[in-house]
Amino acid sequence: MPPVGRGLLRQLLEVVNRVPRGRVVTYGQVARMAGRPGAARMVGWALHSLSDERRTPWHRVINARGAISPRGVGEEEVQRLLLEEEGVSFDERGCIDLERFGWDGR
DNA sequence: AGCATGACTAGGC
DNA sequence: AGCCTAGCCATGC
Repeated sequence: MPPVGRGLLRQLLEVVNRVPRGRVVTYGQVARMAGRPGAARMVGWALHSLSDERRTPWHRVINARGAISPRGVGEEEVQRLLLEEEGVSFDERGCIDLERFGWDGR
């Protein structure tokens, strides 16, 4: 498993920390906004290494399809719940409308 | 330096 | 419309 370097980790979290309530961003977006286009896969690991970080809204990061990326069993449901609490809605297939809830950095 | 590893993606079929 | 494949980046061995 590729541990994320400290510097990169900081840059990525800086972006994620800016995502407002009720909005979501994709992994690729975060990478781009952090000045590391293409490093989408690293974003997931950055968040993975958080574990107990409460300051970072890790749940507002989803994949390009607008869905929650599968990982440990049960974790997805937690993320979905947190998002729904903020007013983000899912369609019948479990996807979020990025046109409505996507955050473009402004 | 080469290879494996992933909460990813875009492009083909 | 799904599933598969091949690129993708950063880090460790």
